[in-house]
Amino acid sequence: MNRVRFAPSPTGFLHIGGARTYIFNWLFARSTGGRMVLRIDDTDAERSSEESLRSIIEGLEWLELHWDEQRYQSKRKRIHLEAAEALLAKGSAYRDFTPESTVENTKTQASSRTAWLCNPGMREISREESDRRTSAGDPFVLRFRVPRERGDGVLFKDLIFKKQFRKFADIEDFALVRSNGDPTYHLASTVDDCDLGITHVIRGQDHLSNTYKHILIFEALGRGLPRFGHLPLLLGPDGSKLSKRKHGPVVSVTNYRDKGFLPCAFVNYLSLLGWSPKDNREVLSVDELISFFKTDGVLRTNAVVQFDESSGQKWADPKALWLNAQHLRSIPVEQLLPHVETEFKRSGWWKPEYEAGRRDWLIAVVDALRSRFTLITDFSLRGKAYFDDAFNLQEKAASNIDKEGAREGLRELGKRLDAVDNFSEESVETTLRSLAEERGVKPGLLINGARAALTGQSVGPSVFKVFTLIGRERVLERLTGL
RNA sequence: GGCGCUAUCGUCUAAGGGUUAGGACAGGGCCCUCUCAAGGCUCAGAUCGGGGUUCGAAUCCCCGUAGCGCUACCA
Repeated sequence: MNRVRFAPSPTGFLHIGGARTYIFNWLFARSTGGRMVLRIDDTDAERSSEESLRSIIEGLEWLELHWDEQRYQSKRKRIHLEAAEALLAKGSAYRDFTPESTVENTKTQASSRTAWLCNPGMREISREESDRRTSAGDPFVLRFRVPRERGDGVLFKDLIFKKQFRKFADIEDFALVRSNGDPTYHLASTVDDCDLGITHVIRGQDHLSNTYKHILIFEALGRGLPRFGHLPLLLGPDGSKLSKRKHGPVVSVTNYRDKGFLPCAFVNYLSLLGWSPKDNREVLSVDELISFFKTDGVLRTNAVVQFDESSGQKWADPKALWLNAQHLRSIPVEQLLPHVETEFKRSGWWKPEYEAGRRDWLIAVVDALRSRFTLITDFSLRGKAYFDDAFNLQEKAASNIDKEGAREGLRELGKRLDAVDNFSEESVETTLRSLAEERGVKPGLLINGARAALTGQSVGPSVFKVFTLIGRERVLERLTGL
């Protein structure tokens, strides 16, 4: 059975690049009957925080794509260090006693003519001397001994980037254990992938060149290799890798939740970055994504997430917004309702009777409104008149009531509707149209005026629908009170 | 600097030797209409540059260029 993992490090909020990696892993797992492991890569104690961890879990939970197992890398330190011991014993790793202060020099060296491969003299230290210096308390970093004497290199076939090869001569002796005794990412990640039985490592392309190192560790450990698949990166509108610091809250997953995105729409949007079902379909449910997803359909080119922070209208990619609107109007209302409920509880509009007695009414209102909304928050922002008598009359709407003959006509309409036995879309329309004819005005005058009087807005659903949604009693109040 | 990866409309993408280079978002216009959306129709808009290979190249090869990644005792 396939086992995949998503391994965020809790050193920041979950950003959309991470979410996309999670989604692709999840889609792969679900489409192949595999399992999804969430592994928290918290080996960097100084930079990891509880708050980041919470935010990541929160973001992932919101996606509604659930994982099957959860692990913490920090709890597995012993296993990592045992592996390090084994590598040292085998001669696949060696202790490097170069003082940490020279790290800066190493970095500047890296930008000079030749690439840095190892610190001078350290590979050659005998095991006896190495042990002696260790017992004497000399600090060291444990490095992998890249078998450069073998001459060839590491070859693997990436699920997405296909054949990849790198000469040993181009791989530096990377660190496995820091001088403070903590395993590095390379060691911990690889050992965990072995130990947790991960069969497919699907991650960002920024790890493509790390993969050679990981394969070296797998082989030195005598373990079988998982398959690797590297995803193209997500870039900001300026072409640089997406980052919170540079691009702001638009990269944070919880931001999309808070602004009113539907998880299924967000997942749909992200899945279309670097992948497509190749048949021109764009609006896809999670089930459809599962059935169409294949790693060999994934592109190798980075995708730009389009947004303009300076414009309030374009805080997110317009296509993401469009997809959300599409999902908003096409998913079953029952599926939409919980999100509206969450939104109303947040805005304080939720009433207990929506649970049962007024549930059908709520469904009818939501259904009538949703085709002209983009985000779930629009229900609070633009739907007030349906749920509360204290709504504002917009300027444009007010002008529709102030039009010549409108106010009187609407009051009269109120009186006539009071006398109507059967209050329905049809009866209201008949009454309104005949009244307009009698008074010699265009029906539009009363129609637009009624919308304004009933909803406070100049835009909205079909006005006759609005009459029945608002209900006879409140309609009469709002018309006669003009 | 070294080592890689990538390159189709503004953006997301389709076309993996033969198409008027297709679709979607965004933009323009028209239709529908009680408003606003939705929907329908429509316009504009791309193969990074240069060389090969081939009867034929967006597609294969090479060279440039650009972008990105890695080059940490970060992940």
